[in-house]
Amino acid sequence: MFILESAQLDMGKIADSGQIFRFNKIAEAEYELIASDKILKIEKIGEKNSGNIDGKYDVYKLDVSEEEYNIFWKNYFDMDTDYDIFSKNIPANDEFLKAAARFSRGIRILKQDKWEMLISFIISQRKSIPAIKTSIEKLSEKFGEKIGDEKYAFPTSKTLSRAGLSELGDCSLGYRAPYIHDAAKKVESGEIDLEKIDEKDDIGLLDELMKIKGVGIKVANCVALFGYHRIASFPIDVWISRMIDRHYGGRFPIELYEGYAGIIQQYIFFYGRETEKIK
DNA sequence: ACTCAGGTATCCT
DNA sequence: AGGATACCTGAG
Repeated sequence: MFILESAQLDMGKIADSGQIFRFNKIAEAEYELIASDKILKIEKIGEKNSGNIDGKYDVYKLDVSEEEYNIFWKNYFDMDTDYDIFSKNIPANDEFLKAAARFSRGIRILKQDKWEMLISFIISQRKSIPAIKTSIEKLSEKFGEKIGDEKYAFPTSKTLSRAGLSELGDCSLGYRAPYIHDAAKKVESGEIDLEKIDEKDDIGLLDELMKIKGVGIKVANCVALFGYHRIASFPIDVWISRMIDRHYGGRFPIELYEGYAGIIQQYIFFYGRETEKIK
């Protein structure tokens, strides 16, 4: 049992921010998150006033000990980083981005598992987020280790490398099944070492990731951002490109946010999608 | 029934 | 280099 609260932490927003696919609201004030082979239950147990115009923030109860929090989840949620500084370079006249950053306050870039990110974002291409989640759940149920009541870990590269294409086909992967197969074999054989390539710079890392079939520039950037915490990575998907067209005349001034453009990307993505939903 | 989805590989020019 | 096209299948 560990109590976690910060004006810069909003579990609901993180769950819907598109960076993670196994983080769901399961009841009114309850969330469940599966990361690799760990299950985390989160309950919102209260609210506090932040003392400024941003209003309230939530207080959460995590079903782990303080020790478990300190050795894993603290880093996972990137709790040692001050996220407010990322909004400081937004020009005063960029009303859109100011609104996006305000709206997105509480989102953090999670430090997720490299392998899980690789497979998840290969699956993500040309799929809606609900469809991505369905595929990942099927894949986990079929190939992942049972880690709780009806709960399954994300499958390991070893298990997936041994899975046949027809078995993979049961997971609604479509034409992505061979991609997953290829990725699993490359990782398991050591042809791609997901840890080793972390030594490379951002461009070098993208190059390595794109050696995997089904991994293009967008997926590679997502894996870099969410699996390697390369917060300078700026994945451009249909949403981002739509927002850039609409609000920046087709060119986003990424140079203003050197070193952390990925955080800004999250704000634009989340704000863009959430406001579009309301329409 | 029908369109579209957090793209990528492949085949052109 | 840059543009056009096919691609599995679920969700709305």
